[in-house]
Amino acid sequence: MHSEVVASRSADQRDSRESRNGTPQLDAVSLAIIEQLQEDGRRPYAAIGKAVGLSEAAVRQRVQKLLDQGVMQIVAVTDPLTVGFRRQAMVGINVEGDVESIADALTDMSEVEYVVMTAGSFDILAEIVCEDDDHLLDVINKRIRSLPGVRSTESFVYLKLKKQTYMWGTR
Amino acid sequence: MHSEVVASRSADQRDSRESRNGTPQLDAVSLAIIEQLQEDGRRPYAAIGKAVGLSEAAVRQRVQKLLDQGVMQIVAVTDPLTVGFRRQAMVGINVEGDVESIADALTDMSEVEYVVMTAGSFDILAEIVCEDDDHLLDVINKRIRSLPGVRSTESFVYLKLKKQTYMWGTR
DNA sequence: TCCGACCTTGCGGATTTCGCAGATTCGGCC
DNA sequence: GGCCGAATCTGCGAAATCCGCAAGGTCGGA
Repeated sequence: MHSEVVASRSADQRDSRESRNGTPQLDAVSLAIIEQLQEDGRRPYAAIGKAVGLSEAAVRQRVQKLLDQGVMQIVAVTDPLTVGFRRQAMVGINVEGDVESIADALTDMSEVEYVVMTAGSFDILAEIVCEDDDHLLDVINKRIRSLPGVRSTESFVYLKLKKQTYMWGTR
Repeated sequence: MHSEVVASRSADQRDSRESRNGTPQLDAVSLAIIEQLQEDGRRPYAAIGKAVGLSEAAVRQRVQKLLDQGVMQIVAVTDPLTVGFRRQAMVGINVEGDVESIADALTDMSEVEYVVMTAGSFDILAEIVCEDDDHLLDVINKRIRSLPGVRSTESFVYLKLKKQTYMWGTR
């Protein structure tokens, strides 16, 4: 799933420097391009180039590279509630044994929208998006708690989503 | 000539009406358009039209309306860690008194990326995005814990982001 | 000095976007 | 049923954008 970084990377690709975890290092210009696309994901390359001081072709290449590397993706985001998913919850999970393998198992579930390994009284936090209460109950009780290595879970059902931003760097 | 999947438009529901909470009601075609744009936010209108059985112009109008209504937004999303924000945390908060006013105060903080009111042992969950440990410590201890009405907080510092999807409806 | 990575400029052609006018459909109303 | 207004869809040019490609320039590292 994260293989795209190393995938078709024969000789033409050039990440000058990578930090040791494999994530490419971004310069100020790429940052500025990302900011432009965070404001409007369909903004034309020429307009972005004017804003960041690059030619249209250069912007096009950088955007393509950022997408190929998986640094960013350009997508439509919605409020799940308006699209018909009425129940959401954050689930805190405690694990005995290999945390990462549990996290991988959660990642494979389509109802799980967000998985992060944390320090603190939970090992993993996972966000779940479901259509109704039955569906949510099924995912938590049947699918998650039954994973071998899951010691305990605690659920926080969403009552109201107050804020949801995608504008890192724009501040 | 175009007898596609969405053929039978006779009893089709094209209501642009609103359900009682003010959020517009989406029909199957708009759903399909959103799904297309969740896969690729820059997909051309003609390609979307071919996929959902509409003309290019019709797709364009519907997309524009969805954007105007705020049902969806087309943006670039990134992994904050690769964009220079090295410290993230989820903070569970317990409140005495009015929960919503505390949630509003959190919403106004630029470092707070995500705010949701929940049922369970926390009243509010808030995701924080910071540049370093000092910044994170400052936000949690100085800014959040000092809000009048905040009874207690518990922090979960992110170690590794495993999954981040924006594909509701695509399954 | 050579080479690789990257940017720029320029160029056409294919594709896409955009605005608008004319159909078509829907829902309400008599 | 029949009529009307609003919303929606379609078709179609014109303008803008995308996309690949080539030649040349710059910079820094081996």
